[in-house]
This record gives sequence, structure tokens and C-alpha cells, in this order.
Amino acid sequence: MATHILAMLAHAENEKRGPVTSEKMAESIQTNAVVVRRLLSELAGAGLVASKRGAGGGVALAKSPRNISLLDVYVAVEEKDALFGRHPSGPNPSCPIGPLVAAYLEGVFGRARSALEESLREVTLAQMFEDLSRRADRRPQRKARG
Amino acid sequence: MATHILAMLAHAENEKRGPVTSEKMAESIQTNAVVVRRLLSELAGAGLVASKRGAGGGVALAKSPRNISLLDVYVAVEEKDALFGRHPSGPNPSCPIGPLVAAYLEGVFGRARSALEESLREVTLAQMFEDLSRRADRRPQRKARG
DNA sequence: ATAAATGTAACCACACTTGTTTCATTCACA
DNA sequence: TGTGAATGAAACAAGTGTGGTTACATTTAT
Repeated sequence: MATHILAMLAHAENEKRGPVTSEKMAESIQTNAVVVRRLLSELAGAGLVASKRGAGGGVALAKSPRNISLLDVYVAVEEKDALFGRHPSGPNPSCPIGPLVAAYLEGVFGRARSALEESLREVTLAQMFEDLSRRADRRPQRKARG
Repeated sequence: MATHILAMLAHAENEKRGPVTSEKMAESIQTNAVVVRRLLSELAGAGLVASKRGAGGGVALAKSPRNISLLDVYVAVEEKDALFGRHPSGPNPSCPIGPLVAAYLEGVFGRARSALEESLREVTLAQMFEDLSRRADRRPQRKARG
């Protein structure tokens, strides 16, 4: 959803329209405006978007889409949770291998996470937007062009 | 937890002990025996463990630990969920880029997932067990050797 | 002033996971 | 053959996380 929002903002910027309201975006994403604003709040906290309050206000990208990577989005929105589950109970003194297994898996999944983040870092919003536009052009068989 | 269980089973096999009860394992993992059995049920469904019911029964590895990869475990236990969140609402006809963004991200995250699975495939239970044993040997400063 | 818009808090609904109890079933063994 | 040990599975409670909704304070252009 966050990526969808940013894609819309990039699109708006591309067409030199003004700031977009959370209402409009919620309509497009088919969710509630507050949900959008919750995400926007996280994105704003990461410096990716800037909002203008009051009438005629709305939200726009805070940086060039060339300077926003998917990693930025990922970190802003998803980074908080552990991504891979471990068992909740703490280490058991009677079983010394418990923490060892945990550490081992942490290593394996940690490397995978790093690789994921590397590949996300290499894709910018501008890049994705361009890819998407090209793909949309190459597929005119949609019933309505909206 | 599943990996912890399998490590214990590998350990039991290594010491030529009989099948291990879910009760014992629950004690070591510090959780309920039913929780262990739930995991064991998934692992058994994947052909990784075999259980013997009745008195003197328990669970043992169904294959050599050299033929069980961490990918097998991952697939057996975690594979069902999407691992990366997408928004739940279906595609919106009024916004043609929605599904495109979703597909794009699916591509990016799909590649990451493949890379993770590749790296998991290369680590066998036997390998991990050996690494862990060596690490445990090199760290004798634990209070009790349990 | 008024209307439009964000920002935020509170609450509900839903799903998922873990933990727990309970019961049926299976099997070894005396 | 009876008893106890063990798995298998169902049902339920509790905690957590997310999305949806309402409500309201705040800001701002007109």
C-alpha cells in the first residue's frame, strides 16, 4: 500500500498536479483515508513525503523519485517487526543448544535480509514508475483506460 | 522452534537413543507438549520426522540429517503465509496501476525469497548440527554443561 | 466565518499464533 | 487382557497485529 501511495504521488508530480489528498488516494486504494494517513505519517517521518494542511492541502513527494529507493519505503513502513519468527520464550538454562540454534538461524536469515535490502536499495521510485508506465503502455487490452 | 526440535532429534539419533517424546522436547523448549506436536505434525507431513505411538513411542528423524535441509524445514513450517504483506483488498478497477505495483513488488520480493530459499537449501541439518557442536565445544564458559 | 484538509486518538473486527485442556486412539508390557 | 504411556486432534482462551471506522482538534485557503 505504501508503495502504491508513493507511485500515485510520483504520478501526480509527473503530471505537475498539485498535492494529492488522502481522500483521493484512499479511493484509489479502496481503503479508508485514515489508513492512508497512517502510512503517510510513517513516510513523512522518514522524510519521503511532505504534507500541507488546510484547504487546498494534500501530500506530495518530499524528494525526487530518483532519490527514493524501495528500501527507504521498506524501512519506513515495515522495518519494525522481526520479519522472521522466533520462539517467544527466552533461553532455557536446561537446554544449552537453544540460543545456539537461534543465533545460527539469525545468521542465515540475517544474511538473507541483507541481500533483500541490497536489492531494494537498487530500485528507485523513478525506476519503478518508469517500468510500470512502460508495462502499462504495452498492455492496452484493458477494458477501460480509466 | 521447529529447527530446535529437529536439532534435538538429530542429537538423540547421534547418541543412539530411542525416540524422543514430545513431553521431553516441550520441556527443553519450555513450551507445551501440544505445541510441539503441532509442529511435529507439520514436519511429519513433510516427511522429515516419523512418530511411533503408544508406550515407549516418540518421534525420530525420518531421514538422515544429511538429507534434511533448512529449506525443508522452512517449507514445512513457514511456507504457508505470504511472508511479505500486501494490501488485502482486491484490485480496484478505477485505478489501473494497483495490480501493476503489486506485481512489481511481487517480482522484487519473489527474487529475494528465491535467494533466501537457495541459501536455506544449502544448509543441512547435519551441517548445522556439526557447526553448533563445534561452537558449543569452543565455549566451555557456560555455568553448567547440562 | 466556512469549508477543506491533515493529525491523531480511540475503538471494533478480524486473523494468526501460542498455550491449555480434553479426549480418542494406539501400543508395549506385565 | 488390562493398564499406562504416548501420539493425534479438536476446542477454546489469551495476546498480538492490522485494517477499518468514527470522532475530533488543528490548520489553512478563500
